[in-house]
Amino acid sequence: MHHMKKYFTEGLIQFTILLSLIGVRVDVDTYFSGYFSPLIETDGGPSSAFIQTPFHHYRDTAAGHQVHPKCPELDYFFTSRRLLNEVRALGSPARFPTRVSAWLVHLVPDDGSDVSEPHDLSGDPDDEDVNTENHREESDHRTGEGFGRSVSQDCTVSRPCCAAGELSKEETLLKQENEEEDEKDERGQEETSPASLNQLTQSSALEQEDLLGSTLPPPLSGLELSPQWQDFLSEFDDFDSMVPQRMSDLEADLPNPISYDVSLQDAMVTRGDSANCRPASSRAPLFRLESTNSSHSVPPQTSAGAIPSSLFCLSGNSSRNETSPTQMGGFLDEAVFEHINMLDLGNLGTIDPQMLDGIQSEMDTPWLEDSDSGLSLESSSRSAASPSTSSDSFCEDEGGATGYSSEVESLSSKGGACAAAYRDWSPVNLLDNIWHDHTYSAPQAQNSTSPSWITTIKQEVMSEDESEPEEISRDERRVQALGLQFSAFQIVNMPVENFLELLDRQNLSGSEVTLLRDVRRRGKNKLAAQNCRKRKLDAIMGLQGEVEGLAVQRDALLRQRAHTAKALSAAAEHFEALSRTVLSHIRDEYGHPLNPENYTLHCSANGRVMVQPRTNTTSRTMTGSKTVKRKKVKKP
DNA sequence: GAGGTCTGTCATCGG
DNA sequence: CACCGATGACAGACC
Repeated sequence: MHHMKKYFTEGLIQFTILLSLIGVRVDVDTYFSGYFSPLIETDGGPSSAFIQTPFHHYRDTAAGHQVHPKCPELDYFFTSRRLLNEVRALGSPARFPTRVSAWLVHLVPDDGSDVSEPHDLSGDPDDEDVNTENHREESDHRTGEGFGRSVSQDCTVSRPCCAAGELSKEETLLKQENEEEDEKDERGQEETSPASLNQLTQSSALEQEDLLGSTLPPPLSGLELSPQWQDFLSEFDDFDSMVPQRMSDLEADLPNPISYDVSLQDAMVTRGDSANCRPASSRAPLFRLESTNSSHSVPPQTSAGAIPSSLFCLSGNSSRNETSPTQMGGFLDEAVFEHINMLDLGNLGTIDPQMLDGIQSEMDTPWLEDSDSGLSLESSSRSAASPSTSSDSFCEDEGGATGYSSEVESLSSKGGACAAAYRDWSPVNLLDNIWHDHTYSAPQAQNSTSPSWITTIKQEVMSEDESEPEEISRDERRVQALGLQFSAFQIVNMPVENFLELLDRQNLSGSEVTLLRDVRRRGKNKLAAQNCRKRKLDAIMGLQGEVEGLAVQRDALLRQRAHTAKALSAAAEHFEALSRTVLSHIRDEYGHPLNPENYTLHCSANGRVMVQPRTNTTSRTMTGSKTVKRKKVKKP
């Protein structure tokens, strides 16, 4: 029996090996765990979602409990999850939708395997690391191509907020997790993608080859080709000089994409309007543009309020990363700037603080409510310890306040006259003056004779704040000492005509008049200071958004540049192939076929196609073909 | 106690 | 010229 068991086990092992050879994966652990069948289709490697995703864990979640391992919607399920993760990784929505031309998308070869993946077919184990690197890089390109295709569908796309160079570990893991699914999607989309340049050139090559093979006239003095062929060649006349440069730039720039730590959000002062700001944890990836070769390690979160010194110094980062300036110069070349100019960035400097102020004021009223009491609604914790509130003297701690002395205390009996003098002042006007400025706090209703609307305002503020009874500010105390009916808030917000009338009709001394003027001036200036600081914050937020948008656009431009370089490279190779095909049909004056290694085609400005001998340099890169001395070849 | 932050206040400028 | 808003600078309170 034991012998039979041994044979049975060995047979199972062999059977398992056979199954693995034909592409069926045997998951024994899963079988023992009893979740589902151990046989899983691998379909050419670890492309299955079962392998790449912790399905056992995910199945127990609320989102995955309905998914059966053999459910046909499983791919859709994991695709949805992948898309959800990508959307989450994007961060905040892009502020600047990038408009990309569809022709560029069509120009991008989808597979590019015939151009840049010869090493994949070599199977050289020494190149395994290189292949892995290239595979990841191409994976990124493909991701960008997928994005490009989505662009081609609607021409206007909100760029994802995955900033360039933020290929963080999370994103890398996510990409590795979904790499196979992306490739699967790529294959599916390639079938339905529009004709790429690759296909276009191939079809053109076949067409031209047939054309040349059948009706090519003898090139006696200058090769005469069909207009189509000449047009095609004229398109790639300068590719030979462009492609190596582009590719060299690409190779030099892409591995070190971004090295600038932009953390404007961290510069924001965390206060009442912090609700509008995203958490630092969520926004960190957007601005943590780390270079892969950067030795400068930045703490994950800088302290709030501390603007990094490198914030606006894009070119001043050389002390931290010496390669950065050149990289920036390489990235933001003229073409990039031209593209940026086309992307509606002209209004960067036209941020409307009033607009931001208006939008912001609807959401962040708390920061207005925690100001001083009376005029300023000062916070209770602060006011409790404030010396100004702990002292009864008006002269203490004046801090430069002018025109006030303690003698105003003796004038409190004049309040009745003041109130009588200002019965003609309509509270409606005061109400208008109050609510036109939403940044000012409600008054402290000092007098029992205050209008009911003032009490209502105070009660609203108190109910919203649920704060302790507010301390009276110094100016409020001074106004109370004068015995005026109106509070400091009213004095500050009343029209200037009424205020002047108040000063005139009262028998106030010079010091009292000065006091009231100072109270009014300080109150207004306090509001102005609050507005000013709020505008500063809004401006910083606006700049942060601009930086975010620029980072996103920069990422898009880099991707487009990479795609364009690949297209150029592919076109150059196709041009080379076509040239060889054409040259193979041409005979020299002795009737011998031309050696494609020694000759090349050159498209002149007048549309004529010339056969020129290659030089040593042009035999490989085709550069310098314009400088080659022309040699007319006669067809036999 | 030092440093950062917040807020009020003053001085100044321009509309 | 007075008034007012904006803003830099400073100081005090608070954490």
